[in-house]
Amino acid sequence: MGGRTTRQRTAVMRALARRQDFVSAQELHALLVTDGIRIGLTTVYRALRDLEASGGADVVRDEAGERLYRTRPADGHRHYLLCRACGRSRPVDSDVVEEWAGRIAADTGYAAVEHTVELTGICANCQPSGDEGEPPCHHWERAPEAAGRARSCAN
Amino acid sequence: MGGRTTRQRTAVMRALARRQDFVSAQELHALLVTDGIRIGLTTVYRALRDLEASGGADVVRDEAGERLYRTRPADGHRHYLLCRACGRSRPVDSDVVEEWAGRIAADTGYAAVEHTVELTGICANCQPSGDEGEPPCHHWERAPEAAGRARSCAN
DNA sequence: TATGGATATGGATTTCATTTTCATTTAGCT
DNA sequence: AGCTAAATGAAAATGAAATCCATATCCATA
Repeated sequence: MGGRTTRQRTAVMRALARRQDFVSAQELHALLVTDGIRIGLTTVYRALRDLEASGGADVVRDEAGERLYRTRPADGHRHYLLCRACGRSRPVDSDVVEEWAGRIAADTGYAAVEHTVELTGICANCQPSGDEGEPPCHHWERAPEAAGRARSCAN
Repeated sequence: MGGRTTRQRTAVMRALARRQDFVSAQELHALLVTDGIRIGLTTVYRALRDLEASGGADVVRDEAGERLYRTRPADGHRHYLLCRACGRSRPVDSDVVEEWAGRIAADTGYAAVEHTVELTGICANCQPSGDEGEPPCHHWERAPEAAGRARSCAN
């Protein structure tokens, strides 16, 4: 099932493993190229898609719908809390949701129920001191341009 | 907060309300045009985006990342179980998840935590009786490429 | 009922992530 | 070495969504 072991695929896997947070295909490609590795964007897309398909990586989508990849830890954590400002993630305990999803499946008669849970917020580092009152229910449109670009926290 | 009441926005809201399932902006636009309503695709996008922002509609994403909209019932349900075969949805009880998400927010120190929960499965109607074949029920053709299994949350 | 400024519309254009195409290269054999 | 299916990658295609901007429309006020 796993494809061939090529220079490029190895590079993608290594780069993804090295990084402990979610990355987009484009960012990963940029990283690789910056590191002097000759690889095409297409290949990065394909490698990540295949990694996802074979269970080697988790995927979430950011607010813009862009796919973000992360190597799946051996012990199978599955849900993450992403900071909308700096993009960093942390795994969260998700037993409750897993159970809930299982019960839904049983109750509804739906087969092959799958769930996707995406949590976002503003991490402690990125919280402004006290200038912007944030509405309680969803009202964040798309993050300011800075959030989309920089994947590293300024603080 | 709410925009003006225009012919087009009214049409979008009516069309969305009439339909009991999730629709994409493009499908909704096609529906409206077919119904003889003169409205631009841009306006449909905007109306739906604004509806979402004001809490008037729920949004999920299909496998392709496309946004699907549905009017939010008055009692504020937020989570749905979508059939991957026919695209029909049913709301599910989500108190457990809401609570869980709230606790995550408190525990992690993240501010403005938001959650997206997407459940998909094969509904009773679409379940093959004895063999593994293409599901029998197709109201509209969605997910032609959904054959690629292995989602982010394989359970 | 007019007026005017704020807001909405929509066709065209642009953006941009992702996919497809296809000629070329390469891994993994015998 | 030689073979071949698989992988590569540059360019082009795709398609959803955003943006532009000239025009149309709403609606409070006179």
